[in-house]
Amino acid sequence: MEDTRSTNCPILFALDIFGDKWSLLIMRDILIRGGKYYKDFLGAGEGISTNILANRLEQLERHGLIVKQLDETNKRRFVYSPTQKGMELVPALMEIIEWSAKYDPDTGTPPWYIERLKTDREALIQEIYDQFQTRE
Amino acid sequence: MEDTRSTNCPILFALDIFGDKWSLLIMRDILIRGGKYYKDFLGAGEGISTNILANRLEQLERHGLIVKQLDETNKRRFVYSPTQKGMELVPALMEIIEWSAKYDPDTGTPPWYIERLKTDREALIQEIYDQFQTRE
DNA sequence: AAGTTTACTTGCAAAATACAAGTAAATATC
DNA sequence: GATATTTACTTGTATTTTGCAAGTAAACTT
Repeated sequence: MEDTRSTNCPILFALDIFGDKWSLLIMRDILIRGGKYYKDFLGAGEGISTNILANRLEQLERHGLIVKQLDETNKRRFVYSPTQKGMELVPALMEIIEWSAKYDPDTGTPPWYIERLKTDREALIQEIYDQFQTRE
Repeated sequence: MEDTRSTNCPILFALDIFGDKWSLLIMRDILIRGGKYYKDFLGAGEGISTNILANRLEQLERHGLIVKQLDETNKRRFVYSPTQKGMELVPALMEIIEWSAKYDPDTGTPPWYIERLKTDREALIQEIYDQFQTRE
């Protein structure tokens, strides 16, 4: 085995930020499904616990992947949106989607989406970026 | 938020297979560092516990990402190698590496590697594939 | 003014992980 | 040929993380 140092390994760096069962699902909710509010994430389907959700949102914000702002149109809630750093996870998400669509016999991803991933990926990713205005 | 069904979500499918702290690090050891044996993974640097490692190798094999074969040159050990399904995680790993190299101020990834990722990705990935002979 | 929505927090049980020690077969060494 | 070492684990227990249920507080609706 090669004599690679494990400190500063980029895979480890990433996993320390979103390498758990829930963080990447929350990023999926925000980036791909357009989720904005706490209840969106709670109701996303996988059944995350409310305490875990609160903890993960805090971590994601602390790591600069998302920002939390008071919703001025309804001050009971906050709007969660991705930062540039968060948005740039989309290409990785796309690779994961392509892999899963290939190997999940019950995949819900439609063929036209996979086709676009293969032939028109840049535009697809750009369309997702365009939905958000970048914030620090 | 869009009315997407969470069943059959490709991100969830993937996370159910390698969405924990260790599985993707093991795949990194195999795919990128050329690790083959139990002790390679134990000594990879992050300090995985031996019981957890045994459990994850079993899961990865059960999900068809790796195969385990007796090493005929030294029958005390087994050779772990990636399947086609496992190898095809490389593109996702590359996206994660690119993301981490950009956002980790202490990244250990050399600039020439990032440059190659951007300008010559296909060949880089192919070189990794070529190191393994495909097995079911 | 009372009820509802929204985003959490808190307490406790259950599950997963980490740590330390032990086992067994194959190989190397004396 | 006996003894030590390597290799890949298993087992037991403490610690940490997660899951579940209930509760809180501020903003908004009725």
